[in-house]
Amino acid sequence: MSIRVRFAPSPTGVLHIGSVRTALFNWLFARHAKGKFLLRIEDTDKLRSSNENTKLIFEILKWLNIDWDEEPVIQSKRAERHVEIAKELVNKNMAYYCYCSPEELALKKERALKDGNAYKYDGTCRNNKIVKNANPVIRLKAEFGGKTTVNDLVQGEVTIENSQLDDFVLVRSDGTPTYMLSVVVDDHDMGITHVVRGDDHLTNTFKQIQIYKACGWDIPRFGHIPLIYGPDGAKLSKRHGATSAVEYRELGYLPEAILNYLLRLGWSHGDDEIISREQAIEWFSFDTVGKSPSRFDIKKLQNLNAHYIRQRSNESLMNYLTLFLKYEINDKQKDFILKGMDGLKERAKTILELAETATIYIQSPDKYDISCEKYATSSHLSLLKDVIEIINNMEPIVEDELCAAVKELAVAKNVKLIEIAQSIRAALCGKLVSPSVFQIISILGKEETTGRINAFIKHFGGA
RNA sequence: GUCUCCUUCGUCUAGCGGUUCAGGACACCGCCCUCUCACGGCGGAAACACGGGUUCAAAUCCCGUAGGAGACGCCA
Repeated sequence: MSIRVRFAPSPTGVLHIGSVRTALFNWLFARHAKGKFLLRIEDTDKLRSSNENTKLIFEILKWLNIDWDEEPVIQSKRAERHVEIAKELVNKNMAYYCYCSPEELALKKERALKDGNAYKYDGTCRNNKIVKNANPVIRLKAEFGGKTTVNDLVQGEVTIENSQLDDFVLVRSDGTPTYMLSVVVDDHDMGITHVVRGDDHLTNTFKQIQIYKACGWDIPRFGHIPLIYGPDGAKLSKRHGATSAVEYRELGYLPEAILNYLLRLGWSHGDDEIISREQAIEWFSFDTVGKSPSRFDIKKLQNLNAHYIRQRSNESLMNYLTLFLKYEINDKQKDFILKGMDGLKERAKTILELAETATIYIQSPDKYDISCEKYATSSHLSLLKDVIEIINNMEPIVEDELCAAVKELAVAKNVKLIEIAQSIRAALCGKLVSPSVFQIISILGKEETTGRINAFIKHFGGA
């Protein structure tokens, strides 16, 4: 039988980076096994779910190049079916109506907590046939004897005593199905063979198995992957910085870098670090997924991102970075950036950074960093005039020749090359960090270069 | 509190009883390259949570202890 897995996010927030990893593992597992990867939107919490979030989930998955098979299942549309199953269970005496009020239960829960016990529903209505007027919930008649063992793809064999379970709710008093019910019915109806999800669901699994048993359905295999934590070891959340895939996209992280990073978080293939899509599909297996939680390390993501930026073609980066510019650029500016891309891309950790540094080819500096003043002394300005001289006498400007000529100037004036180079850099870029100044000059051309240098001389010479 | 899971350098991890005084990657430090910053190259510091077993031999198996995480909802 062919493998069928699913990714089932709830559209209650923007897609969490940990969810993306769950999606990735499911997807890799399916593609490796040549099975199906399905999507299900768990939007039963109508208050917190939104269509915008649902759309964003699809959009991000597409952006990451995680493709899915078949039409996504929208869970909220299947509520009737879920309730129907619960009613069948009532008819089969596997479930029952419970009339306990939330207030009564809250009281019992409080008491249990005070005594230091885990709260479990006490089964008041289990054998009570008294039908009250209040809107009842439907509870599953849980099995209390014996144990249940799950042979988890990641966690191995996990066993709990069934006495730990209670008669949990399948259908709420307002007639809507609970998550526990919906998941099981949908997974069954979708023909899911392997349920792969975050390990925060591990204990839910035992409840869900009871539903499967009550319905007489085949139980799928389960795989619970550890969650991602922040640098301090607590669950990754807002206070750690960006948590959603959307944010990482906006910060200028490449999909291939995010995927590679997420893949290596909790999974490994020997000493391999840089892993392509194809290799990932070929190598992926749950055998090498670790059980211990891992911490999110932005520095490593950045390193990977920088690597994949260098891997990308200049044209592809060009198109990408225009999305990050706040204004339109003309063909000449595009041409400049493209020519300078080799120098730009090995300095950028994100596309956002790339776009920022690329502005040196778009506009002259609107201000000079305070650090530039060091290279704007009268002797520096005098040297810059000599540089203008050199540039004006060179036709056309060739990077190497220009470099050689400026080096000669340095020797002739008995100054270090760095004094001249940094001075030029300050004049051209307004800061002391940039690609090679000789490359920048050869790209900007005579007019733009001398214009910027003259502006610099004027700015500091007048003072 | 109860149940379940986890524990190798700061971080991600390799290791699945001997070939490892523990390997790689990121980060960090130093050197080289060098017009700055990067890139690249070379080198360095840095870990088997603790305590008992089992065994000729344990990071690797077993049992405790400590620490951490998750679950215990008419949320998903």
